Amino acid sequence: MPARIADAPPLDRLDELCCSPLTDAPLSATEAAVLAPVLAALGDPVRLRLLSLVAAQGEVCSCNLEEPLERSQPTVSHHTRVLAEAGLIVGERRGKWMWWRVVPDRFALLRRLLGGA
Amino acid sequence: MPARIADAPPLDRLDELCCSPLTDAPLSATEAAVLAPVLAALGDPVRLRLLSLVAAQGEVCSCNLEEPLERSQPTVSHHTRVLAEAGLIVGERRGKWMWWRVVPDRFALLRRLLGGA
DNA sequence: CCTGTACATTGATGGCTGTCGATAGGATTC
DNA sequence: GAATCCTATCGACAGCCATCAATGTACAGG
Repeated sequence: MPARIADAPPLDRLDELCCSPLTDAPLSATEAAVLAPVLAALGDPVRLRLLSLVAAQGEVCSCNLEEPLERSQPTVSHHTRVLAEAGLIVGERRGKWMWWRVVPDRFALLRRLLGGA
Repeated sequence: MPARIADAPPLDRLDELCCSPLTDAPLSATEAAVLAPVLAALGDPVRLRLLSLVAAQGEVCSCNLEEPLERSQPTVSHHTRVLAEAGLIVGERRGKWMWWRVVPDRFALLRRLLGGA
């Protein structure tokens, strides 16, 4: 019986992670099931570039992502959703536009996981 | 035309990455194509646990991974291969056994990517 | 050389994923 | 309210992936 990503606990629980470095102690299956989707969200080249665009500019509108990413509007919307569900970015609607910015805490969590001092 | 992971440059080129933090400047498509597979390798719960087992123990034999991961031998072999191709672990054959250990440089690279000071 | 052990590879399978066209929702403006 | 613009969702499709049983390969000990 595969431990698919779909079986993972809700991502709302992400904040409850102890998240000590990988090198300290083996991850439990539950911790891994919560963390893996976050890293999987980073495991796509389009999302990496999307994220770097948002991070570098502080705040980016969805409509300004299609062109640099060379992807259709539905595809961009799909990727912003994945990143948002991973807690890596948050969106705020202002009028007709959707503005995205990164969530620095999530990156700090991942750096800690990767053994950052 | 999708920019699939399969289209990414060989992972041998991983060392050539400039890898400035995501927040500094948007990633090029090429940089993203090289980095994404590394993060994708981390985006699986079984591989995360495998990695933490290796990291926490310094060195682990393949035969000591099947039981804690609750996966068959071919599946464990598959995951070690993926992590090794991502440059996150290296294996060394000693007699009949295959010993795995982590590659700290890769983790430092990822921490830097994630905006580590 | 033969046997047993440890690991890698193959083949098959079900599920997941990235992509886009078409369509629907929601906000702004006239 | 109607038209317009931006975004989200749906449906479909092709490719990728995690998994395991079966098989192949390599090594150690008799």
